[in-house]
Amino acid sequence: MTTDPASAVFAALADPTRRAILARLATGEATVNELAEPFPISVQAISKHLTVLERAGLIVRTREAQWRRCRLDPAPLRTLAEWVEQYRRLWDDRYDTLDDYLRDLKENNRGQAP
Amino acid sequence: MTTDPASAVFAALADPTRRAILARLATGEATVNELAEPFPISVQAISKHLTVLERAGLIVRTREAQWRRCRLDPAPLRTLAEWVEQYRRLWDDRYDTLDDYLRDLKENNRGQAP
DNA sequence: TGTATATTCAACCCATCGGTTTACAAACCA
DNA sequence: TGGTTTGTAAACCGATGGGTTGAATATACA
Repeated sequence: MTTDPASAVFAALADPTRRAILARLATGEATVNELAEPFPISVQAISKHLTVLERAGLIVRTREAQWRRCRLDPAPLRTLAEWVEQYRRLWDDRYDTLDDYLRDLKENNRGQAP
Repeated sequence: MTTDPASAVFAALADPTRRAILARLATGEATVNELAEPFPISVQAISKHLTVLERAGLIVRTREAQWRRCRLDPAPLRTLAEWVEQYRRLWDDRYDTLDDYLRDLKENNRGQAP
């Protein structure tokens, strides 16, 4: 249950419904019902998704009368971006020499067959 | 089973063992036993993890005598970085207002399917 | 007061996940 | 040939995940 933060963030993002919720929240805050409206699943299921996102730190829920207003917290996305940056050189500076490039081209057989 | 590519990548990264395997592969290719050595779980479990990574497109396994050599394929990480970039404005200070953000998003037309 | 609205809690169902153990396949080695 | 090494396949198990329905809670409103 005490999963590390990185795993929690990745797991939260591994569901298309939750990613859609985040995309919606990127355009501004919303209540649970507003978030649930476009989806063909129950409001309870959306509420569960929001709990997952909240535990991953990706959203913040604030109480306001009988509504819970949700807003995106981009901090975990920033650290995620930094994590991915670790691997940047593997696709950026991947080819140190022309030989590397040619060898890779040959191995992967990317050239069009004549 | 027919999960979308983004979900497969995020789900693959949601496990610390698999992220450790990727980190190891970032330093160079390795066989299954070499990858399994540091972990306190069975080689079979590692083999399963590799299957998950392979299905997500994060690694490539090539046959070589009785060994399976694994190497990292950074392509999904690049698209993941692009996905995260969508949200950069939310933590960047270069956007003064939400309007700025939305206008930029629209102009660059980065909207990916969730 | 009572009722409608918004949201969560709780119990349940079934599929998937991460791990195990056992068995199997393929390639090398003697 | 037989044995060893390397890796996967298969069957199983307990835990988790995403969904449901039904009940509970909290706030606004008449």
